[in-house]
Amino acid sequence: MTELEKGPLGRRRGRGARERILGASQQLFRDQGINRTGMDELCAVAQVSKRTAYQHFAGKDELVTEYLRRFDPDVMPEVFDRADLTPRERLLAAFEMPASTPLCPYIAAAVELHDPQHPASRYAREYKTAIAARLAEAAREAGATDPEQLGEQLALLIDGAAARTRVLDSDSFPTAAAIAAVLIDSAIPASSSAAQR
Amino acid sequence: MTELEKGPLGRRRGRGARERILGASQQLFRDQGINRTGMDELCAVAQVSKRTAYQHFAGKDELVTEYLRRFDPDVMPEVFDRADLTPRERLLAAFEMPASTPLCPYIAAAVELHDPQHPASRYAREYKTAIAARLAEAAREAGATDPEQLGEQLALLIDGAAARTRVLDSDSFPTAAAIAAVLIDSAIPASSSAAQR
DNA sequence: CGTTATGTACACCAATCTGTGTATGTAACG
DNA sequence: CGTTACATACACAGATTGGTGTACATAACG
Repeated sequence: MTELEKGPLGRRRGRGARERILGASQQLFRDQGINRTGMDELCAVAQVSKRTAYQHFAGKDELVTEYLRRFDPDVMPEVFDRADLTPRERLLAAFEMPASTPLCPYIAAAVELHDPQHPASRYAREYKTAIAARLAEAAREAGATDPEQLGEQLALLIDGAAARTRVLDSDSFPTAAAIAAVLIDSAIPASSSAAQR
Repeated sequence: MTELEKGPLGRRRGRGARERILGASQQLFRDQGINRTGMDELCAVAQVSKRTAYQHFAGKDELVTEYLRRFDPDVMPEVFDRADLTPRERLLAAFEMPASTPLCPYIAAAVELHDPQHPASRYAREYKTAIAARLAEAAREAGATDPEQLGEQLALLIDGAAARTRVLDSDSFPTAAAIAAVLIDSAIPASSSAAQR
């Protein structure tokens, strides 16, 4: 027990099975859903024996949990780390989804797991909170009078667009972006929003 | 073949098995999800033999389809048929959900079925379109300059609140209502909105 | 080198799921 | 009454699922 049997294991041991399993999870859970993806199929795609998979993860639940935890570290960096944009533009950039995004994996997981007590659901809540916080942060930079509220509102718009896109099978993010523009303009005093003119 | 083996069958034949099956579907699909509800359990709750269930529905898919079709006829009548409210108040009333609403069944179904080609997904789209249309109608009565756009926007807010409520396990409809108020006020010329003062 | 962690191949189990076959009731209607 | 459509009880098929047991291979490290 050298206490390094898990975690990031910075290339020390192993031949990458764990990473391949998580990679296959991302692909299959996203494309087919969690419940419709069996461990057999997952192992085949990961090119890993089933026995190995169960040596890395105690069960499918734990794999799902780790799959969702992976999204945490980088909360939409492609949106928030763009220094070339004004805060206001950054807020709006969150609504320019590359259309490859099928549905926020946490919404899908919450529906499929159907258990608010599931550890994966905890990560989902944490992630949603993190998104709202980053939006609030940008809102503060943009000079919003109530950044927390604006952040929460924009986060709701993103989720709404994601859900609606999935159900209607057509992109709803432009609609969400239009709403966002209205919200942002009505939440930022005129003097601040003048910075981008 | 008297062509009345299906459909509403207005109390003519049968002893209500079909209705009990659909009733149990509503309860179980809502509480547990579609995939987590087996036909055995469903039949037990409906107090119907499994054989009977399969005489009324060719398969689970057809049952799911019919389950979703049932929501169509009355599109949120408790919101839109209230003559005591002004159009603007009616629009906002759509965001006062009784909290018992777990998640729009169509969002859940879209995630669980995971197949845009599924006939049930078609009903989902129709329902969403119907909701947006009714909101647009109320928006027109309220004097909005672009009722269709406002209807679509409000529909997106409802879906966002529903999805977010599910993931965060806490009511997001107040946030959505706040956004709706901003949108409505900015989409209706001042002269019209004065009607409610 | 040898040890140990890591991974493999493959059969297998128990549970569960959708769906059927068969033989038998029973309520409703003419 | 008798006919017929509706419904039942119950066993069972066939497939898939999550998960194990066992014996064996191999890469990494001291």
